[in-house]
Amino acid sequence: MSSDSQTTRNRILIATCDLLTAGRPARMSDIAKAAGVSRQAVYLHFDNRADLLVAAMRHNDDASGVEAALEPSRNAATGVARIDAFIVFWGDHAPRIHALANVLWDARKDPAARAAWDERMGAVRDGCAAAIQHLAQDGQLADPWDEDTATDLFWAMLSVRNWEMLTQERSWSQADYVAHLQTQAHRTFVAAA
Amino acid sequence: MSSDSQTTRNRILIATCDLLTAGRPARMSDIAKAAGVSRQAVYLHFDNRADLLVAAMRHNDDASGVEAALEPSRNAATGVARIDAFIVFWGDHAPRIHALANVLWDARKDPAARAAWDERMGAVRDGCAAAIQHLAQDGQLADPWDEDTATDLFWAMLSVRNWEMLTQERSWSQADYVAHLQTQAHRTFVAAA
DNA sequence: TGTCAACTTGACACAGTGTAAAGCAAATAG
DNA sequence: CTATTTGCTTTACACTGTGTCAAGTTGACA
Repeated sequence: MSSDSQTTRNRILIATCDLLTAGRPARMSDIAKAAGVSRQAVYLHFDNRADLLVAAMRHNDDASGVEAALEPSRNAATGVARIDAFIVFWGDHAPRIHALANVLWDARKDPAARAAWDERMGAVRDGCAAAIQHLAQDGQLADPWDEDTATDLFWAMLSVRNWEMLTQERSWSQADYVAHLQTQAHRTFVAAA
Repeated sequence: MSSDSQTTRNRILIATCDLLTAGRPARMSDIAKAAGVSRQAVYLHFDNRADLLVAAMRHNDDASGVEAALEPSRNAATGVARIDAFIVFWGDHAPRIHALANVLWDARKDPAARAAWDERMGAVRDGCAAAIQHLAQDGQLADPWDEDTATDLFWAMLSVRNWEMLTQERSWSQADYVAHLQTQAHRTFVAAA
């Protein structure tokens, strides 16, 4: 808890993020070595691998200033603007988290990892829900959607896997990803004027 | 090669599919037990776990008559009808393969498993491409899409993970999945009349 | 000087994959 | 009617990676 004890713990978290985002092997021993610490030291700070991955995910979020990055979406004047801003946010955020997210997903057999994943995805869905709700309040939510269904679909559009398929496997640029998903979201959800 | 040697091999493949679709543990020993065969016998027929999973995927496809199920899409008169039929096909096919697909995805570190995955997803993308191409030939592919980009996006909409999120995690019925994705595809890709 | 906390070291248990080798039983060939 | 081959079993073991345990070190602080 004290800020002193963070040094080693932080080094481990940073090493974990570094290895994963670099796509290098990240066994407990690799992480320990990268953090300049014994393998057992890792277990002094984290119960198990899943626990470490969850903590690394949070650390990564904190480090990349998610809350601040969400402001434009939260402050948007209209539902449409909010949807657009949320897609911009996601286009910027996804590349920062997808390596970590994949590993967390792979660890989903562990209940704690699964819970952390669900909580993360729940947070994304909340963002989607807020944007759709704003759109509905503007009276612009197109047929045949209700807020829940539209939220589900928007949330699925913004899945990590979806982002990966388009930007990693199909080589879409970030700008294309954002622009094209905005187009799709408009046509799908926004009632014609 | 001979049809006699298929009995044991087939029992192993069927046991693998059964365990995976039932969501039960499927270690090599579980599969062997379920097939009524020794663990080593599995290695006589398959080099390793990834090899077995790939074979199980093919076996499952063959057993569920993919080719026949694709006829309605292939024979569709218009691009729009072809898109609709392909989504119907996928809404029917995805539940049959998603358990197996997930396990194959989890085994993606193995190059053979990754190659099998890519080949599978490539086949889906070919189906998407054919539908989009038909739409373009009808002169109905909306701005701002070119055929490649629209194919990418359609393909991403029809990912296994997307299907899972909507039907498994958000409890959409198969009918809702099909209808809503058709709506989204129409609005996204089809030029207004 | 003593003790406490953080870390190291080395050993080990366990699961799961994959390999190796000897044996066995039924079908097939000479 | 033997001899061989084929398909499978049985037992044993090597290897990797996770997680545990216990004893030892080191530096800070009372």
